[in-house]
Amino acid sequence: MYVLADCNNFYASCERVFNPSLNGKPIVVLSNNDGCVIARSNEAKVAGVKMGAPAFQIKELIQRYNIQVFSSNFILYGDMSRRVMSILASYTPVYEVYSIDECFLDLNGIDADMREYGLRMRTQVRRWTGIPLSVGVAPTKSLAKVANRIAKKFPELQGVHVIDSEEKRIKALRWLPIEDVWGIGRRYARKLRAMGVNTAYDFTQLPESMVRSLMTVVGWRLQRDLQGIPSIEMELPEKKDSIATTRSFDRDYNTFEDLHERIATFTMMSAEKLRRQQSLCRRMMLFVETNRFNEKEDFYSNSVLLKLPFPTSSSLELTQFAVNGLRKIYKENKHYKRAGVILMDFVDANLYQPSLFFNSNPKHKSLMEAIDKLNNKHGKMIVRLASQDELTHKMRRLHLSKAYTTNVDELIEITI
DNA sequence: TCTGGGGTCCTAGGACCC
DNA sequence: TCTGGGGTCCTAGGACCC
Repeated sequence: MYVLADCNNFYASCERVFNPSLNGKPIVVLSNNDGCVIARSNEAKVAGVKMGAPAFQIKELIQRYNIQVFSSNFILYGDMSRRVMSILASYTPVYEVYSIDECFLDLNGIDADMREYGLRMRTQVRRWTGIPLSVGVAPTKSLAKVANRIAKKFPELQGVHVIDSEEKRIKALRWLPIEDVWGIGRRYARKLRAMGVNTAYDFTQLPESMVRSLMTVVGWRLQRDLQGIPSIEMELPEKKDSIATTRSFDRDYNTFEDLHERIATFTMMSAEKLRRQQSLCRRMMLFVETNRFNEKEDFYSNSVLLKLPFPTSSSLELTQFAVNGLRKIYKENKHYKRAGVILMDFVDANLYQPSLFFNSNPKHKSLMEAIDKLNNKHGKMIVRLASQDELTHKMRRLHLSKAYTTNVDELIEITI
């Protein structure tokens, strides 16, 4: 059996843990720059706030329902996530942290009453972290996803649902609309609906050849998985295949110098993650784009893929390459709104054999270690390259909560 | 005025090699 | 000059996830 454990309204729940007066009240959490909604409490969902809605479009709802608004506090959410995951990890040796708020557990070989096991998980996570959890248990990963959805939907289940019979499997799949199936996005849902496939169950009944030709082997695996035959494997890699840092800006950026500074900073942020997983990268991509919603200016977006002459994780070297790349895609007289740096094509730093001719500068290694140490200690970047007027591109975060768990100066205070 | 920031997997087609 | 099968690598693009 597999479990999908999923934190309910995770970001909103994190905010509540440290501010219990928010219980029962509608909450939304906004993306970087307070741009759009990325999390909602149940009350906010009921009030009609849509996922991804731009903040300026829901002003009226916020007023009307007195919705509490938060800027995203990823340092807090990341730390809470690690706490939740480490509790879940104690329930089985084989688990997959699927996202910041979800975890698959492989319970094969574990002899327990599954419902009871799930209830225990939920209670422990709630007690130790304050985060509400839903647990779905089923013979495959995609069915565990379905079970989780049911656990969330029906309060009488107390947050745990187990699919352990054919009757329950079929009942669940008949209940689930096709567009809510894990792995079926908007594109496929529309095509399937047109073919008369309205529920997850209908999908499992389609001829295999049809599924394969429409959705490749990915769809076929999903179909088998939903039929109860485990076909989607647990993924256990810690190391990422690519690392990206991309941001929208708080204002329009015009000059090369402006973009240069942003790209240099994004490169350093990515390089730091790269070093943390002990990889070197062989390629990097960067992109810039103007505001796609601005009707007065033609949308401009361009990217460049750079093959590096040698694998490296040095911020200095990567920044140099990035800036050269930026020269190729920068155009004057544009109002840039977004840019990003993506590192890819990694090799293991410990296994890599330097080449005879072109190599990363070995002196950079200890320099980078020193920088990483300093930055880690303070929880933010205090050592930077090409650092200019940092204040001018601060993120807009008007509703930021505190770093309750990672900064001693912001610990929660209890007055008796 | 104001519209996120990450990721993964698969396929097809072209270049190139033996 | 033309003919052939089989392989790998790379790239772009499309689909999806939270």
